[in-house]
Amino acid sequence: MLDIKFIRQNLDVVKKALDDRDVKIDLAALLDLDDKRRSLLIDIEDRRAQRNANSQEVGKLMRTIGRLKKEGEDTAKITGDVAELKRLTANIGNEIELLEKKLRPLTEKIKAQLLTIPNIPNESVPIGLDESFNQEVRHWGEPTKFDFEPQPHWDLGEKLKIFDFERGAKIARSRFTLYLGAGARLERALINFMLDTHTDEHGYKETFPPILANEASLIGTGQLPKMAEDMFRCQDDDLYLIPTAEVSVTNIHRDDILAAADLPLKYVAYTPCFRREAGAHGRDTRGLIRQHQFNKVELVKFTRPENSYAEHELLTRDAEDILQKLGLPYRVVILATGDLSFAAAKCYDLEVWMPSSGGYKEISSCSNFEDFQARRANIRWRPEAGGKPRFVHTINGSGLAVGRTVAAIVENYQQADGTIIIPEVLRPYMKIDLITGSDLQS
RNA sequence: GGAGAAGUGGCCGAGUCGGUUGAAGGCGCUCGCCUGCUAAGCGAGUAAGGGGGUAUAAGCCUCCUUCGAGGGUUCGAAUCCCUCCUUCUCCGCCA
Repeated sequence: MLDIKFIRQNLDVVKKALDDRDVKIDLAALLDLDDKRRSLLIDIEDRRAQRNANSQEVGKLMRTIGRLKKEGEDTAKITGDVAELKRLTANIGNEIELLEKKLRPLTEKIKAQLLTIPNIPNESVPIGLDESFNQEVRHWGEPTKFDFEPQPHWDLGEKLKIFDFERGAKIARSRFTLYLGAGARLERALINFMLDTHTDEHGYKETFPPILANEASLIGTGQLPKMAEDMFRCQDDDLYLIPTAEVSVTNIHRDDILAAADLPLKYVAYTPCFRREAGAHGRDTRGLIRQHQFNKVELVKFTRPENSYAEHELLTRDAEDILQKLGLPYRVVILATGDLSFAAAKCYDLEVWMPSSGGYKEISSCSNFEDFQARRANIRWRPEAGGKPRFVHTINGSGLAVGRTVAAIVENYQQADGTIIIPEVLRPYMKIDLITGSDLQS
């Protein structure tokens, strides 16, 4: 969420940001509402000040009456004054009530509009209205070469009986997959490998948060109100299945004031993630790429504003390290303004090489949200000097999406006979070094 | 699910026959003093959000709101009433 004061004072900056994102919002109307709200507020506050003063006066007079009675003096005159003052003040109260009735819808309307305004892209973000303006920043490794025709992971996996898409659909519906034998173990091995690496080598604190989240949490990270149709909702309980651990982990500190000495806070969480994929009909219909339920290991940082861009680079490197350790070729892409997600000010996508499509596929998205989420979720920190609390900056990224990593390993490590070599770093977790289709009761 | 208790500032914790209580006290923190260093001690300061004025780097003045959330009673509510949420204890149920 942007600060209404910031919008008022930096209208050109906000306008340009919306243009660069190709988002249309009537800022003039919003500021007009804000003007109306503030002038109404002045009216109300003046009256409230008057009412408070009168009430204090009543209090004083009441005490005087008490004293006079004790002394046996006459209180008729002063009692009359009190009654008159009460009548006057009750009238002011009625006026306040009327004005407040006007104020409430204004305030709600402004808040609702503010919640739909996306973040302002950082100046280092390339300007362009769609993904064709994204730019490769760097790449690691080269596309895997085969001396045979490589197969897509869904064919390999079904032959090896490590993925069963039909039974996944039978149990739930399409875009759900049943993992079996070495496939299930590969998923689990990757989760453990990623968590171990991020905790032991990169210094993140491991968490395992709730996978259902309430409305306030989803507003905090920016999924609500705009992306409601992309989430699974438990209607009876007013809870949502999280689309990413970012929601749960960022909200750990909703309404907190963090100590300066504790920053940056670094968390890693493994969670299942759930997405309805509304509007994605026909895209990535085969295989593990686009599922309603998938596992992800997520990195989240809370930082001081002045460090957030450096920390964003480091977090991206932490995610890349997983791909490098797994020996998977990838590239890093900076998203253009038009492709940037709602809450992000800057985002790098990590894209892994997928032989089946002969291209790179997104496997991680590392974003700096600056204070956009912190303002929504009210996450602040107090500088050492003991000054006013300020909003933190939040950063997060996948480290990595597990299902897509499984797909990438199966495709990049396949052999001509359809077996899959297990990357070196996963062997301690897998306890085998080759998936043959007959291992692990598969 | 049933019965009971409780929710106050960064933290702990006072505060009901409603009226200078935005809130005693303590801890923590900041600044200063003291001491060879540290510790202890002494003094002062220290909630957040918002509006207006002035200055515009900070700042200063003033008003409003906020004692779990929302509503009600009242001239006036942390304090009384209602609803909800959360936590704790006991019972039931359960992995």
